[in-house]
Amino acid sequence: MARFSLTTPLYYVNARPHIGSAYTTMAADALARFAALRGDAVLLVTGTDEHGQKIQRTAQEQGVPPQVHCDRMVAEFQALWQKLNIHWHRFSRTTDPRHGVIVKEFFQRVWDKGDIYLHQQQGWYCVACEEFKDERELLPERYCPLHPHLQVEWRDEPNYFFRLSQYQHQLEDLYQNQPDFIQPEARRNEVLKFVAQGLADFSISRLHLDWGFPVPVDPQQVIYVWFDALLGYLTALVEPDAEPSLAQATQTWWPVDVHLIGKDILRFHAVYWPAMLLSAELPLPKRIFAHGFLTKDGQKMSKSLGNIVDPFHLVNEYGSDALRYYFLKEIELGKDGDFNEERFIQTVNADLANDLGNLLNRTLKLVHKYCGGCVPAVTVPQDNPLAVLAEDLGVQVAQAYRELALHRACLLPLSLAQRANKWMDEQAPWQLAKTGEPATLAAVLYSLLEAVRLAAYLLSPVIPQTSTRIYQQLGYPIDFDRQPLLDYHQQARWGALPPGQAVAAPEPVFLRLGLPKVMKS
RNA sequence: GGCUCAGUAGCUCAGCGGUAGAGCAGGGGACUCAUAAGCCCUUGGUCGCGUGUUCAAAUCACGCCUGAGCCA
Repeated sequence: MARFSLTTPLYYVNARPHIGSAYTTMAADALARFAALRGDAVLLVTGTDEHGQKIQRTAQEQGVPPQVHCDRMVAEFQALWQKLNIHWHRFSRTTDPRHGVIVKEFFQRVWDKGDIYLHQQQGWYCVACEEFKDERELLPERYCPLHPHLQVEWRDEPNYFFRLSQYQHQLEDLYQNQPDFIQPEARRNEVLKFVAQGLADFSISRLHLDWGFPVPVDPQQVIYVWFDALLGYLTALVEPDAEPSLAQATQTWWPVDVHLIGKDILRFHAVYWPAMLLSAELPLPKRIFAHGFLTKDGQKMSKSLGNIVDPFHLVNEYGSDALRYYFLKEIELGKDGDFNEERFIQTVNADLANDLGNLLNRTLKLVHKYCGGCVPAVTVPQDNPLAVLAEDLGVQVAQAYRELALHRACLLPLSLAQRANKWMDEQAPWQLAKTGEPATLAAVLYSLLEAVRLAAYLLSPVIPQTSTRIYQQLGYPIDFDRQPLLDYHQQARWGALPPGQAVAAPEPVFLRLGLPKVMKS
């Protein structure tokens, strides 16, 4: 059996989950579900990154110990993932003691390799970035350009450094030999440019901080949050009942097929992380895919603009299928995308309620009226336009998923539903019933049912609840949120619907969304 | 300052040398199986700006402008 493993980032728990994290996680979940649909053994890893000064200070401000703060945030993340119908297999927390074991072993390996050394570092430090900043990139009065409300702090301390510079050529070879290691192309170009300029060693420890794992060779220091966080991907792969070790972690699911990330953390994943793994002599992940950023009504989201989109609010208001569909179909993964509530509602209504849902509804009504509520037993002609369109739809959708082209993976099945609506009007089965052509009528209705079925099946990784309702109305006792137990190669093709199967009474599978009150007026 | 990506109908985008396309939204119509859905027709664009190459440019080259981003 083929294996497919992928990760979302381990989200930083300094705040409640935002729409960007939700976007990544929805995309990852759809990818994982599709792999599972095809029968692969799948492991979807998500989790949280909980160390670092910023967390320590946030907790302090709230007057709670850091661990309590982290536990609270983790509960929020998990609650949101549940609401969004995310099926994760491992939730990796960097404060897990098991993670400490992995970090220690990894550090030791890199240390033994001679890739870690002590060096006095001084400069301006941004606590929010957890990074040293060049004086000239600072705003007036030494505010961080990325965190304009925060002043940087002067630091002069010995830190442990990782010899990133040693790995420049190996990294360049990697990018060269494996052109799809970093995707999309534009992001790859950025990394190539960055690496070509020469790589500086980076510090992997911090002094005067106790929220983190101690440096094994120097307990005065704490391991830098990013070094720690990236290793969380490995810890996640340790079997739950096994003793944590790198050997264990890399036994089954490593290397992962995809690290799905936002473009803001590309450098850590495409440069630092592979270098760390090279140093530790571990295999590299197969692919890093960086998606774009979301805007709200064409504008950057920010607290000062007050236009932050709250994922909890959206999912409570509209449900998970609608959100998943909008974000995955309307925005090309890898490009920036916009959330506009009106466009969201229009899209979802047009596609899911009108084109797909209503197609099932109108067809079922006729099946009950003219075929006794059973899938008609007929032979559909080879040249049936729906059958022709469906011919290699499963293959095309699989290809789209392979490329992480989720928007195409949505568009393809939808186009079948759209063609089916058109064809239904052309055939006018209600007329066929009147003029007495039962064979033709049966073939038309069968084709329509089959078109909805296939579209629903191929869309199920994105809209599992809607697909489940469609399948159940078609007479299948299955739930895409549980093990579907259906053979992909059979279900992803035209003609899987068994003749004679009793169908349910038509019931809207996706209710049209209304505009929120504020927008109606 | 260097580099990357983008700028095409109200919105989201495709086209990437032969005088503009799709979906959604808007307008009209015929139908009736349907979640006032679907179907048909339709309004709508000096293809960011300028110069050049070419018989011919949204499509190539150069310059500029705007936006997003990477680096310094």
